[in-house]
Amino acid sequence: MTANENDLQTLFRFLNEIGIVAQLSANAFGKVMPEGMTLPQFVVLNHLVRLGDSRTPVSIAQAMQVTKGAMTNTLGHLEGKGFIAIVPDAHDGRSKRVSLTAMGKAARDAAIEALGPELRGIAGEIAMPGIIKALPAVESLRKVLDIRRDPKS
Amino acid sequence: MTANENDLQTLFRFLNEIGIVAQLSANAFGKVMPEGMTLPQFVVLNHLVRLGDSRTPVSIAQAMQVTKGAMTNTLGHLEGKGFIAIVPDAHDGRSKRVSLTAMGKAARDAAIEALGPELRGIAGEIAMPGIIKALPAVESLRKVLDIRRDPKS
DNA sequence: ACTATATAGTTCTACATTAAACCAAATGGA
DNA sequence: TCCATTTGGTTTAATGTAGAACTATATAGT
Repeated sequence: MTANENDLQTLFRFLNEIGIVAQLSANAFGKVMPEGMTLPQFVVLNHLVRLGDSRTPVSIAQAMQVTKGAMTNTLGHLEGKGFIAIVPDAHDGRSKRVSLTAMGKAARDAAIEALGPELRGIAGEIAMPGIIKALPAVESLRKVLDIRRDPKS
Repeated sequence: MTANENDLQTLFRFLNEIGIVAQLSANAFGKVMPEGMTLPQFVVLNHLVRLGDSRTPVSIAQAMQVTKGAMTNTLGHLEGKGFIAIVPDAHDGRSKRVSLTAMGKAARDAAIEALGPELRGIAGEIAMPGIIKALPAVESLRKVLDIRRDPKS
């Protein structure tokens, strides 16, 4: 599977477009989010809802591909608002456990609610079958980049 | 074309994946770039090569979807390194014109060169036909988000 | 047991970005 | 012509992130 010049051009454009879409969608998210809820905060809350409580900060950082330092920052904000509880891990003195509070769950639900109209608007203006078909390609690209970044992940 | 609940889920996941891919690829770019060349700087240089010289700062900012302030910053760096020349627009006292210098062109070519192996590596580890088929979906998503952000664009 | 190494988390510095306020020049309508 | 509005660009403050240095605890090999 040797890559030809055309493939490289396409891949380059693909990553370029993805960068811009990411920037545009982050902005759009920010505009509809309830006051004070930032995208990284929301993503963490959503992660906890989907994958369950009692995650460690590092595992969350890896899942969303940010540094530990960035996660310390985000978790600090969420804890300050009472959206999560952070407790020491009983079995590992180095580690901590992050869990959602009722307020955090409510805040996440409110954010999802606020996101609805925007998502519906986008979905209504785009050819969704194409998006559905494209999703696996983006996912596999994510996996490849992930592994290249840290081969032992 | 009413969006059902499944479409919203898919769109949400799609944007999520795109955000992470953007972050991963920005990091990967940063690692292979020649010393001092940042991703935004490279994107601007590349934009000038592809779309031609004599662009205005605002048009570049719009093309890559960053604020005018961010562009002022990036262009300042590029000018400081001698990669671009910025001159007042003769026909519009408010405006400026940005053009590549020989050094800027060389720096862009060197960056492209440095990017090659990384792109080749990725292209070799991924199913490129899927990427090629997915590109139009990402592009149309970009257009939709673009228009929703500023309907008169 | 001991030592080297790996891992969890925090802190600090540097930097790119947004949003908003601001200035200057152009545009369009009364 | 004059005034209101728009547009190009800069600047400032606030924020999120990466990267590196650091502490503390766990793990593995000898």
